[in-house]
Amino acid sequence: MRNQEIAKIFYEIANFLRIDGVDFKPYAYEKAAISLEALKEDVGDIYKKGGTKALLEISGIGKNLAEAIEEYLKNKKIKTFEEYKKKLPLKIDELLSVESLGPRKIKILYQKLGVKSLRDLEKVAKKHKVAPLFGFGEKTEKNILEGIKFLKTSQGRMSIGKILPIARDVVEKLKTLKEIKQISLAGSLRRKKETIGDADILVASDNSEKIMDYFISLPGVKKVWAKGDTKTSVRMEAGFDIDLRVVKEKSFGSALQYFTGSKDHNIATRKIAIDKDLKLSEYGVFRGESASWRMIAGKTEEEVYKAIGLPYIEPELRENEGEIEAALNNKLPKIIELKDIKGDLHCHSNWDGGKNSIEEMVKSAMDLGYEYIGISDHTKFLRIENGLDENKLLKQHEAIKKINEKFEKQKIKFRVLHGCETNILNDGSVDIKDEVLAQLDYVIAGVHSSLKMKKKQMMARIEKAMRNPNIDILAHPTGRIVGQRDEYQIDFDKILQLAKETGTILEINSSSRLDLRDIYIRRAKNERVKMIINTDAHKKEQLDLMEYGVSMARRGWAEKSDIINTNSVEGLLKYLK
DNA sequence: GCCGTTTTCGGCCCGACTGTTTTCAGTCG
Repeated sequence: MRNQEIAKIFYEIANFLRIDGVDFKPYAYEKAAISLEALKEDVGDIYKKGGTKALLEISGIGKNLAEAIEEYLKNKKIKTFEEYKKKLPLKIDELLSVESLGPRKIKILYQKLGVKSLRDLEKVAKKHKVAPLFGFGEKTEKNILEGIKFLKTSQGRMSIGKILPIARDVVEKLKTLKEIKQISLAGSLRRKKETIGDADILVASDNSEKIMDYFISLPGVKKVWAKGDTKTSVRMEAGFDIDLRVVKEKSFGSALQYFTGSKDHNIATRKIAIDKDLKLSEYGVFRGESASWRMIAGKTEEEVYKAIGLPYIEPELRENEGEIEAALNNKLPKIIELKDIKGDLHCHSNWDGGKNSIEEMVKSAMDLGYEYIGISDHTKFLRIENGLDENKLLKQHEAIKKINEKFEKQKIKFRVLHGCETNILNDGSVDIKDEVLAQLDYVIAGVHSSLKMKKKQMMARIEKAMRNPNIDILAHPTGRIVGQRDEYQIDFDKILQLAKETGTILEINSSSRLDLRDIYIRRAKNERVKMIINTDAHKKEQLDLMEYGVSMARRGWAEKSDIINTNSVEGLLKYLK
């Protein structure tokens, strides 16, 4: 899609403009870039149909940007951008990612010292050429060097699965202090983004000093970056930072709303406040004139949203991706919750080299309050995973049947379903005979080999599998692994269309894959394609990963009815049939 | 550069902190 290419250029122009000291235009370019990215149709097609006039219909695109798009479509180049690249030949993204460096300082560094890249920056900072510059100084130079070091070691963001448990543990420990009146996670961690830069924790209290002292003494705290009254930042041994903020109880709700973000959501909510002659900040919602603001809300998020005329918006929806409009029209989705999940259908046992027996997995599933679990071991193509062949699968079928019979006798209302995770081979066939697949309760199929296939070939392969009537669920449909591996060459629109046509259920895999990702979940929901949230547990403890899949589903606006393992076992089996 | 049943001109979110100043610019969230 050319939309993404042009959006990227607009983002870069925005940065150039900032460095050039131009006000407001960067915001316009960025807004245009965002709406291009969100666009379903290719701008090229829109242009072909209606020329620049049609481009003006896109929000955030005016006369000039419509012409810029036209220019790109015609010559693959945008003059403004080319000129800026010559005028300011900098690796801007790289330099902006250094903590404490913004556009203004980058410009000075370029003009005075010729800094064009991270490497240049490191060189001049080490030679102490930065500190003497006007507006810089010793500390700034040191911060720059530390910023570079951080970028090199951590690459910025970690996956939510690594951070959330540690952050929650810190919250639990802080809760033991009687000075704390309220406490919550905030920021992207509360919005459950798949990767997290740093963790934010918000506390309501009148005694910040004691809380900060206790906080920096907690086990796992490696280094204290800064300790203040309202904010303290530490580096954890696990390799990420936690910011702890303390606010007054009367502002806890507005502060939580503010620190949860996202930034774009906050900008939108503040604009709504302004439209209503109100002011929204982290201290509350205020009415009046600048000389005499009167606080009308702030203690809880609910009352903050209510004061500006909105219903409560779940944190996972706060990305300014339409939730504001939905809230204004009372059309917010009732998004799925963890407690809606009645079972997990992608679980491995020790039959394929998983850690726990079927019985142990079943016991853990019962402890979670599930009504059923599906055992879906790997099949024979995956030698390294001890994949099961037809004979073993049939034997396993008998073993599971016996467990169910025992439960029935004991009047235990729990069902073990039998499936398997077959491999979609290069030609689109799967590695277990159809007559055996037909005997199972359900069949999962996934791509586990030849991941680098060209798009056309890969799609033909997946299409053939989805058209196999025995295959119910497409496992980890895009193949990505967070922070590790990008998706296969796929055409997601085509996958959605095939899912609709064949009734194939798309998996939301809760392991480190988090696949489908949130934006795809939202698209699937819009197309009324059914999904299932599974953990892909290879040991019983991993059944707890369900929360992450549910979080992605929530971020994708999925409701209970979009996810089939919110059904009771009868409803589920009917659906799978 | 975009946008508009208050506007085709004058807005564009808001506040704290840092480090550098001596009243504030730049950066961050």
